[in-house]
Amino acid sequence: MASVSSQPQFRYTQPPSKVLHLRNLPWECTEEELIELGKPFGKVVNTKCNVGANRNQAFIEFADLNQAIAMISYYASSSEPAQVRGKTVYLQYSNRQEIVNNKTTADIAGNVLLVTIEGQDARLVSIDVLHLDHVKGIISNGSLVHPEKEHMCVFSAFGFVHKITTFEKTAGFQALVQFSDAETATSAKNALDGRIIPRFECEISEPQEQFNLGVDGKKLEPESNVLLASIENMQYAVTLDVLHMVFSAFGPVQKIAMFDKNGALQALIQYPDVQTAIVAKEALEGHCIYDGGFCKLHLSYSRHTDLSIKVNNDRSRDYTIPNPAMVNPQPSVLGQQPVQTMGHQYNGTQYAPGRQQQQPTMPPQPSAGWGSSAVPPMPQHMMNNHNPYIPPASMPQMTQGMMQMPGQGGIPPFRPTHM
DNA sequence: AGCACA
Repeated sequence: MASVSSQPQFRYTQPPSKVLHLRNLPWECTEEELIELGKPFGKVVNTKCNVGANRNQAFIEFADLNQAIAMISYYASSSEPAQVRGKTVYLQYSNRQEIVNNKTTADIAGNVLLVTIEGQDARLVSIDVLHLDHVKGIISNGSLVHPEKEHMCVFSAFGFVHKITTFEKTAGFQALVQFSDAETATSAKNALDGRIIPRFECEISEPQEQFNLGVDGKKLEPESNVLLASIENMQYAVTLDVLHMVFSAFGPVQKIAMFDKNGALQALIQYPDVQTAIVAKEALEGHCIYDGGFCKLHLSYSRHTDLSIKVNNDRSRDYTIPNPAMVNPQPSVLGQQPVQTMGHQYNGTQYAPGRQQQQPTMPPQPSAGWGSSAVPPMPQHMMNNHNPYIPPASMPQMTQGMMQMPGQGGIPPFRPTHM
């Protein structure tokens, strides 16, 4: 112990740490003030304020040790002490190397909704909420008690759902739903409070759960006739019609539902059978709708087998319904615009040649864009043997390589799974 | 004015 200062608790010379301990802070000092204080010396990656019995201590963690050293060094020789709101604050290296358990972006006040669910099957509503019928009375904002990994689908429509816990009280079946921020929670609250949740909303959101589970390492993705498509690098608008066109090349598309997931576009595409979906997934996975790497498709199997499209609009459509104008005249509770404006109706058998010129949202000249790429590349044998849904008349319109085919740039030599 | 919370 050559060390002079081996007093257990406090010593004047702490070993350096990228975490600084601050004391004598003004009452209820805010994180913003801490960041302001530390910013001149480096990147403040974390803070913790209102620490200690008097709540007048705090921690600042810099990205780099040198930044913390810079701050300590500066104030060690500065004539002006560090100040917050004119109050001198004392700082030194913390005896810890990192701030633990500080608020993350997922713990901002007001980002958790307390939900009370009522309905005939309310107490049967498990977290997958596939059978969630009613959500009524999002009572208040609260704090999360027991985090669980599952995500409640209805709420995923409004943003990433970090955690959900469910429990039963005398008030009924309840849940705490944690979003990334208060804004998302508020928008969910405004949209859902007192409303009956349409099954459709549950269903379009539920794959997000599946997706998230996948990321978590829980694989399970049994084949399905419904594909979940995520579109990456969406430089150009991908419309319902575009998706319908792309996916119709492999068989009749029964239904499509588009929705946002964390700002990215996703869609569910329903085929009548699993085999068609498999073929489409194999053919399209990783490929780009537009040349140049734009609108790259990522496909997975949904757990759904039959989407319930309540509203036909520019985001969702049931192509199996002959006259969409008659579908669901009632407005959606989530503020989706009511039906109307079905410029044209497609179904799998109405694949009109030359319709690529009708593309309402033709991107600004994507190289080898839809003009030459109305139909995804597909082996002829597949067209003839497995895909009776595209009339031969549309064949001449097909151009190989409309979509970037990684590896070959042309028609992939894959053999479709036996149908 | 001297080191936290889940």
